[in-house]
Amino acid sequence: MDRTTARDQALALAREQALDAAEELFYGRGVQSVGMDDIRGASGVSLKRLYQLFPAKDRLVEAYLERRDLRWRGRLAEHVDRHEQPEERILAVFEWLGLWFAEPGFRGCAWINAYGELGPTSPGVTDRVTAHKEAFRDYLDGLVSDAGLPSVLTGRLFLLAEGAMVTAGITRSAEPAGQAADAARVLLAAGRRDAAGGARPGGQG
Amino acid sequence: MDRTTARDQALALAREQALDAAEELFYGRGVQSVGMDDIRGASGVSLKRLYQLFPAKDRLVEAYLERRDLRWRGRLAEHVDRHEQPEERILAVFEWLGLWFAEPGFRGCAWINAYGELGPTSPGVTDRVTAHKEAFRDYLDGLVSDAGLPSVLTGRLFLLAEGAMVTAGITRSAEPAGQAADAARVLLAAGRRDAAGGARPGGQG
DNA sequence: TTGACGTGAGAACGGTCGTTCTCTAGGTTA
DNA sequence: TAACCTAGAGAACGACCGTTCTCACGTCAA
Repeated sequence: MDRTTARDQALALAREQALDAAEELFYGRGVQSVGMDDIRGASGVSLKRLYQLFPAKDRLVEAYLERRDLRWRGRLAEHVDRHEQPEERILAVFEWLGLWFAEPGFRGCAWINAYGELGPTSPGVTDRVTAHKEAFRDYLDGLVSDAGLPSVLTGRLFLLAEGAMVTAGITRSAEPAGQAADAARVLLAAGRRDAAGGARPGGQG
Repeated sequence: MDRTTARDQALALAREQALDAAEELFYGRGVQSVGMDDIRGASGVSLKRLYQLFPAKDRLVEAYLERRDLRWRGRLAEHVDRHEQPEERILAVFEWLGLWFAEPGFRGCAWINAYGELGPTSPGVTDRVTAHKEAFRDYLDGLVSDAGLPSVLTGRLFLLAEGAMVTAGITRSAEPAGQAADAARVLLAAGRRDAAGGARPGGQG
């Protein structure tokens, strides 16, 4: 049991190293322009082990998207959780987008990029992209309903966030986050008025 | 002169046929998964002529993006021009997005997809993408300023439109256009209040 | 010590694809 | 009719890359 545990740990370590390299290379240069040999060179994990861990490149790509999804949403939630006021928590999403956009090496949304690159040919990738976007939208929806705001706001805020990600990626600028935050404030104010004025919050969006 | 004209016309026709095939295939299946031989098969233009018209695949891709840009913006402007009221013209943009999203074969924004697929490796593609997005934003900006609204609205509406395109592409649904239109109405109303309340329209955004 | 096993380095294989080349046919002019 | 230009069909070339195979080495059990 002790021995197999050591071996398992070695495999788990190699897996993390492979995914670290995959994330950096796939995100930075696109999936198709990165070869398995590049992954090997960057990770130090031999080709043999690589194929032992991920039977084909597709699997590595999917694992990359899945691990990044967990990390991305974790970092977002961590930032949002620094705020207590429900509406501030919504705005914190856009604040965090701004921080993310300003990071060195930012190249847009990994899932939007992956969808553009592989969507037409890879159902596995498409599934991960839709799952990620759905999870992000659900998270936003929770923030909106926690704030007692009408859930019709969720879709609007989601579009602002998506637009900001795309635009920040293409223009290599963090500015869209601020514009989206401004727009979000306006939409929140209007939603607040609606909620007070008659429509019941939490209704169908 | 008569003979060279006939030849030129044949070349121009082949060029259009090649671009027709390229547009359908590149947009529908992505650029990298479409070979030059696929273009030949779909267009009926021989490989020899193809390379005579476009010295490399890159050039064909760039020409595809350029021609599509002209057509896309032309169709948008055509729809907007059916409206006279300045604010209706702005909303007509989102209305048209909804029509576009609902077209059979819609697969999202060709430029966002191309950026995701080729952005990291092809400066030529990146240039066309940024040029297209800039042109679209400029067009929106003109509509906003024609309506006497503060130009800070342009960026916000632009983000809504981009978010709608991405989301419609990924979810294969036209719904985001309606959500974006709703949000745009709220933002327009707020902008109108700002313009009336003190801020000078056409100011820096 | 020995033998089976797992591993890493890297060669090798097979398929794809961008690009060029060959070969043949047709059409035009002297 | 002969020379010449052009074009099309498709073979061929060369590079790339995902995947597998070879081979030599080190490790561990008996």
